[in-house]
Amino acid sequence: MDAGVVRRRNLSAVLELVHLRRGVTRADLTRALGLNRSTIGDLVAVLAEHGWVDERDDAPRSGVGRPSPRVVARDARLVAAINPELDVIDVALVSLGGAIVARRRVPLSEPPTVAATVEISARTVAELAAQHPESTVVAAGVAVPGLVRNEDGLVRLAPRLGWREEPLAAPLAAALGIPVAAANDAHLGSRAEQSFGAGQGARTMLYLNGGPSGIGGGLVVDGRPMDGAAGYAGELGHASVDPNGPLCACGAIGCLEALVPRAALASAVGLEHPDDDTLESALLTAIVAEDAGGPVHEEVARQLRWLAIALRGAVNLLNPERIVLGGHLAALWRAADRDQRASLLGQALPVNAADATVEVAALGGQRLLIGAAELAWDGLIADPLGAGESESARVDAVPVAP
Amino acid sequence: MDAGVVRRRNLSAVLELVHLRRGVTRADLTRALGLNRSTIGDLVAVLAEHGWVDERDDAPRSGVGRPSPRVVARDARLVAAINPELDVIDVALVSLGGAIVARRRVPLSEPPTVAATVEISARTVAELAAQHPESTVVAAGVAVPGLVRNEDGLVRLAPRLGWREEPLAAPLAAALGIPVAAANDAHLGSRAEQSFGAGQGARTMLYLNGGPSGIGGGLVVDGRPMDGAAGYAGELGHASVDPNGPLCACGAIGCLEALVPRAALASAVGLEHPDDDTLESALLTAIVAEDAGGPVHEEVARQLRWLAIALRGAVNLLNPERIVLGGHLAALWRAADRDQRASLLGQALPVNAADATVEVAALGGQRLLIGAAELAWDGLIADPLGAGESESARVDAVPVAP
DNA sequence: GTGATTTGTTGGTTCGCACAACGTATCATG
DNA sequence: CATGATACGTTGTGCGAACCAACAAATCAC
Repeated sequence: MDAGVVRRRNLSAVLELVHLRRGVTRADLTRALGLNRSTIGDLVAVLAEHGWVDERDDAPRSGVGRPSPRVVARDARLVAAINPELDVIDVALVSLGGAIVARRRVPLSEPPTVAATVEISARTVAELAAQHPESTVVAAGVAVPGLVRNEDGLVRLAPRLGWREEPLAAPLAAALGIPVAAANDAHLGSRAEQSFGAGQGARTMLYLNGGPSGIGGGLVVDGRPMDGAAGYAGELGHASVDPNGPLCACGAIGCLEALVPRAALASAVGLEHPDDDTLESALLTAIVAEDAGGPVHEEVARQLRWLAIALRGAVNLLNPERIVLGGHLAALWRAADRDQRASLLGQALPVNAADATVEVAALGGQRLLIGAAELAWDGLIADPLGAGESESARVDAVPVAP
Repeated sequence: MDAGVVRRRNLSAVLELVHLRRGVTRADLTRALGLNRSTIGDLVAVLAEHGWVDERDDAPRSGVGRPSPRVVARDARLVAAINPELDVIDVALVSLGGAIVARRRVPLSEPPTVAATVEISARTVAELAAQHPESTVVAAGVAVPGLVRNEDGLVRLAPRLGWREEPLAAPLAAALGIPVAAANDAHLGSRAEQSFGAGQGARTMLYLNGGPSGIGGGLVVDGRPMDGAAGYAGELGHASVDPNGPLCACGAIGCLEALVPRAALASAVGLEHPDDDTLESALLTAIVAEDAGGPVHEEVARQLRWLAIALRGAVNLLNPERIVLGGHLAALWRAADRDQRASLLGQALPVNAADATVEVAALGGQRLLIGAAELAWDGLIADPLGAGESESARVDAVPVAP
């Protein structure tokens, strides 16, 4: 019943630091974990023995004293990250440390069904894995543009793909033969930014992403991703900002995402379906070129006003230490002038706003894949020796009843 | 450096269960903690040795097998709970297990200053303690109607009392000679309901209280109270519900608490400053007596509509498993008919609302004192043998520079 | 009463971390 | 370039704390 709870925790903590910091010296580990040098040596040796890490003597010289070897992840194990979208299925292999070592974007002629997603993902993962014969793909994570039940990775609703109550993690686990976890794409964007991007180090964070299908988000509370009761937390896109506003697709009135649509911003600068970078640079160009008071300025100002109202509620409720904006909300922030930036949190209670800094998401087009990989790594980092009991949030590759 | 981290965690876990469940059998403890019978026996013995618990043979017979002794808190240690208000300072001594063993409400002729609060509290705690010579008062907690910085218990703003940037925990600790922690009253209401009231067992909870000075709240995330970066989380009262609404005292427009004031509900039933019970019974009486469409019905319906808008945002953001309403919001819920109750979460995304149940706060007029006691117990339960380092969220009774 | 069941108790075992002493590699200094 | 200071890795030992197995005790069912 025990199986070394303490040992598991410590091994996990070491491996997590190696993962998040992309390599640390043993001396760093002793300081960060407060364990004895000899204990750290032992823990690292165990992880090395089990194929997780290597030790190298390339540590940057830090001063007097005997140099400490750097502990780095061994790339013998990889995870697969999968992001099905309207016109593409994005697949990658990701190493411990969050580096994408292989990626393939499989174009689609029509929105994929779940069956097609499973089939294409499994094939593509196999192809990418074949290019890396020295490594094993040990788990997979899926970023879904929709609401996903965290318990079993079932897609409750993905309007963009036309999915509804579709099991996803289970069939994919069966097809791949490895554990698979699935979650909402904005949640995973949040996780990626928390681990390797603009959210690093924040103990309380609100991540908000403006995508083509709406505004999604993710929360970090006490340094850990916050999912809510069943996995649907973070949906600030459907907060009310105007009770006299337009009807939203969700059935409610005056939702944030109905009043701050990506499409309106894109069309203001004359684009149809721009990606994040294109939208942002077009917007910045237009803002400079256009006179103050012009239509682009107007649209930016309008969207920022509504965003400020929604953020007021979230900031007052959460008292976050960081707010990370992605997608077209990042573009908005970049396009905003000093006064507009200041007023974004200006409606929140002063004490609540005082603790919060606004940042722009840092990981660009790799964000969702890195986040999906984080999800996949979860169970492995939590129990590196794999001796523990099965993880509840993870669907194992047991044969699934049809 | 170590000092038995594991031991401390386990002792703390045992004591926490004894506290929350107000006594458990040793057999229960083994099941709840997954530790060996002999280990539990040892842990309980250590706690008994240090004066925390007693063992009794009065366990309700539960079936075959040797009966397990009940482990209960010994009342040798008490904490003080303090709640300064406009016209009264409410002081109590609370036992482990959350029972109020002594209470005194000291009436005031005018709103208290911090100095007066410290003086009156210290005197009253001493008087109550004198009535219980067999017990020691080991810590204190203060519930403040305002924003309190959790780091050091400094009151940033308590409009109702006219306090602004006033250190409170530190001078009170100096006066009482014991560690003192302070927090927002709604936070502590939330903690009380979580531990012993309508929030028991919920891993994700939103607590909302409608009081005379506005609408405050508290959050529980992952089974633990959520404070935010500096202690100001939970202020849903200042979420925007109507961008064309009235100006709130906070400076923003259309805040929930400006549109759902307790005073309006009270005056609808012809009362001036009713307490919670009076307001609720008057409201229920009026609802029955009045025709549908009458002014009381109207006010209830109006407030519920605004509340639903604010809850939409919070429920979509948090995906809570439970929502607990206190104060006049509890009265509103009691007065609501079936359709109104259903529509309270009706605007939230169906998946998010599906996980949430609405409950009415259970602890009545003892809530704030019990919550303040929970805060006081925190550090002690976390480290029953007192061997650990100082708790950062707690101000120790060291002399404070003036 | 007798057996089944559940739990407390006791002594021995194991796991895992700390600690101290020592070996080793670098930097600073003359 | 030798020496000391500093920081770190390595090794063997000790100990805290949990587990385990065997036994004793208290209840229920028949």
